[in-house]
Amino acid sequence: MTRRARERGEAGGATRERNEREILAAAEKIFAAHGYRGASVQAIAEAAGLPKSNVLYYMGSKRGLYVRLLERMMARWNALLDDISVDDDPAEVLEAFIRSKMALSRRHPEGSRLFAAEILAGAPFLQEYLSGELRAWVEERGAIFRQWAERGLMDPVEPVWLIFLIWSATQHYADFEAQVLGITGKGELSDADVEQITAFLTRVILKGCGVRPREA
Amino acid sequence: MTRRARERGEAGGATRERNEREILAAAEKIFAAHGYRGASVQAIAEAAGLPKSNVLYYMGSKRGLYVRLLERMMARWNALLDDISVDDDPAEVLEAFIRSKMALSRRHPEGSRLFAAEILAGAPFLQEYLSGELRAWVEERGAIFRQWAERGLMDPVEPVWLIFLIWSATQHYADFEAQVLGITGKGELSDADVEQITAFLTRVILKGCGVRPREA
DNA sequence: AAATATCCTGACCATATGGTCAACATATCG
DNA sequence: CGATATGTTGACCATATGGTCAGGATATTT
Repeated sequence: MTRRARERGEAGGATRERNEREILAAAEKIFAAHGYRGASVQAIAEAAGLPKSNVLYYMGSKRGLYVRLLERMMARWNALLDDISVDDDPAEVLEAFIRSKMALSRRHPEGSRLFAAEILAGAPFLQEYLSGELRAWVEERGAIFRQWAERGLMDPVEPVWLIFLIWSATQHYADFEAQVLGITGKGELSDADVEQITAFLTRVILKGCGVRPREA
Repeated sequence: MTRRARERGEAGGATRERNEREILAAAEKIFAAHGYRGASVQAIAEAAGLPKSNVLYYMGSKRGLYVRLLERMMARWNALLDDISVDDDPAEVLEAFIRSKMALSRRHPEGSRLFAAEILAGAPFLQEYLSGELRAWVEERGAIFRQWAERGLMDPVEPVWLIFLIWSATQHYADFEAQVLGITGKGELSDADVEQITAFLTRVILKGCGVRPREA
C-alpha cells in the first residue's frame, strides 16, 4: 500500500525522487518570489511542468510543501554552522563565517529569499526555530566573541549586532538581487564580482571590529 | 460630478482624507507582510475597518493602491537623499547616512518591508526606478567616495558595495524584525537599542573603511 | 501472465478573489 | 428648501483558489 510504504520511509522508485526534486525546485522559486499566501499551487505546477493534481499527489498540501522547503533551507543553514572555540583565530573564524554565508546565499538564492519572505510575513512557521535553536546558536558565538574581546583579540562590540551585520550584508545579495542588478546594470553577478564583494566585506568588517591579524 | 472633481485633483472633504489615510496604513501593513499577490483587498478592508467596496471606491483597484504605496515610500526615501559634496567631511556624511537610513527604517517599518517584498518578487513595479533614478544617485555618491579615497580621507573601497552594506545593515532591523526579536528575546527594540545599534554600525563601518576622524 | 503497488490526471467542490454596480445615505451649497 | 456632489455598501459576476476523488495508466514483483 502506498500509505504503508510512505510510513516505512520507503521513497519508492526513481520517478518519485525525480518529480519531487522538480516540484521542490519550482516551489522554492514561486514561494521565494510571492511568499506563502501569494504563491499558488497552480503556478508551482506550471513551473514544474506538471498538472496541479500531480503536485498535490506528491506533496499532500501547499502547507506541507512550504514547510518542507523551509526545513530543507534550515538544514542547509545548519550544515555550515560548525563549532568554534575560544582558541581559534578570530580573523580566520570571521572570514570563514562571512565566506560560507555568502556562498550559501549564492548557491541557494531562492531558498534565501524564501526564508526572507517567511520573516517578512512575521515568521509564522519559524517562530520556534528563531527563539529556540537559532537564538542558542547566536548566544554561544556571542560568548566566544566576548572572550576574544577580553583577550584583546578584537574590539568589545556587541556580538549580536555583529552577527546581524554579517547576516544582512551577505544575504542582501540574494534577497535584493533585483535591486543589486538594477543598480549595477549587470545581468548577473559573476564569480569574480562575488569574490570581490566577499573580500570587501571581510576587510571592512574585520578592520571595523579591530580584529588583529594572526601574526601580530 | 465625482469624476470631474477627481480629474481636477480636488481632494474632496476631510472624510476622504481620513479614510484614505486609514486605508493606506492598513494596506501598507498587509502588503508588507504578504507581498502584492498575497495581499487581498478583503484583508486590507478588514484591517482598515471598512467594507471591501469602500476600499475600492477610494483606491480604484488593488494595483493602483499598491503603486501609490510604493510611490509614497520612494518619496520618503528620496526626502533623505540630500546632496553631498567632495568638500564635506566623510565621517560626518557617512554617519548621517547611516543614521538617517536607520531612522527611516524605524519610522516606517511597514514601508520598508513593502519595498523588500517588491524586490523579492523581482521588482516588477520598480525596475525603472532602480535602474534609473536610484542608479544615478548611487553613481553620484560613488564618485565622491572615490575622490575622498584619492585624497586619503578613507580607504579605496568600491563605493557601490559600501552603499549596499549600509543599506542592508540598516534595513535589516525593519525587514527582519521578526528574526531580530526572536533571537534577542525582546518584544520590541527600544530607542536605546536602536541608538546602540546605530552607534555600533557607524563605528564598525567608518573604522572598517579607514575613515579619518575630523581633527586628525 | 497475474497481481499489486505506484503514478497520473480530468472533473469536481466549496470558498475566496478582484472588481462592478445600482440603490441609498449623507454632506455641501445655491 | 432643492439640487448636486460625495460617501456607503450589499448583491452580484467571472475567475482562481486549495483540495478531493474516482478511474485509468504504468511499473514492479511474484
